[in-house]
Amino acid sequence: MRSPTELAQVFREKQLKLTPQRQLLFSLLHQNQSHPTAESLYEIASKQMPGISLRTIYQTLGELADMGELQLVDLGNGAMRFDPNMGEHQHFVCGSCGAIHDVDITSAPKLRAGSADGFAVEEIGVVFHGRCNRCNHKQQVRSPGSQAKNKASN
Amino acid sequence: MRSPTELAQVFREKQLKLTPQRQLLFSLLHQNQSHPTAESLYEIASKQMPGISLRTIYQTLGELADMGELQLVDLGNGAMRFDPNMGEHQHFVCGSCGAIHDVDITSAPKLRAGSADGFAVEEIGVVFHGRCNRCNHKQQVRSPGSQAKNKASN
DNA sequence: TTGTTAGTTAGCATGACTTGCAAATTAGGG
DNA sequence: CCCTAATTTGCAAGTCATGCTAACTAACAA
Repeated sequence: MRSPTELAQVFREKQLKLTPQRQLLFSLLHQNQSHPTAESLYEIASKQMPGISLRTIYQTLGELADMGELQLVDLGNGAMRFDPNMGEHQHFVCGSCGAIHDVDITSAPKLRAGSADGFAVEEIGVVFHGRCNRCNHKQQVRSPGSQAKNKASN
Repeated sequence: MRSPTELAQVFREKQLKLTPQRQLLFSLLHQNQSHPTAESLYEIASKQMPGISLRTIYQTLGELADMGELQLVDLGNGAMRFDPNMGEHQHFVCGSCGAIHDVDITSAPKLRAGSADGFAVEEIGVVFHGRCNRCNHKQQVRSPGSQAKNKASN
């Protein structure tokens, strides 16, 4: 995501207010490589701004994600992760300490081979997102953005 | 996962009881390609066995997963999916209808290229699981299987 | 500096998904 | 048919995230 200063500019242009809560989060997130959860950001933010609400953390993070300033990453560990790195990259999750590291996809072959970069890869999960055959051929009939969280029909 | 008959055998050997609930789930899961959620299995099972508990669905599914008879797949759609296909494969998620399809990893290049197989891939998520540099060099000090769901420390 | 007001925040309620627990049942061997 | 340990149930509780609204305030104008 962009720097706090640039974000401030963007927010002003969109007539969004530059509250201290937002500014704090901008700085906590900028170049943050730890893939924090909302909860962990809340703890850190609370030290600098006691009383800040967890609700505000979620709120602001959601806005930034909608604006394309950060990615929401669900690594299947319970809580959503927030990643200010918008470049194309993948993730490595340590099963021992839980740490998450960014991975340049071009280094995947090395990872798979053994433990280059110091990572010992045990499993690789790949999820493709897109449109299936049927939906692809169907005209857009319903209102756009409707479905997409259905249950498997079995 | 194995056939209901084979599973029955396995359960007997382990002195696990062959309850009607379990037998029903065995048959509902065997060769099931829909990647059902616990909830959707519950609905289907309820028709054939009114009164069956959702708790039992979770219970049994968890046991089968522990026994290596099926995979728990978290595709970041809220609920966990259960997949009896234990072969190495990946998943395609349709963003329109929510359908999930198995994908042979060897066909990935085709998917990426365009829409072979009828799938139009828009995004590919890759998650590597393993051990990071630090954890890899550390001796196993604590009791095994302790950590691994921590928060990013930031 | 003060007034105005639309955008924000804080808190609590609610919802989705899953697991813990204890009492009531039951499969399966004797 | 009896027994007992394994199971199933139903409900409470926990985690993560979002809805809702009253109170608050940044931003702008006078």
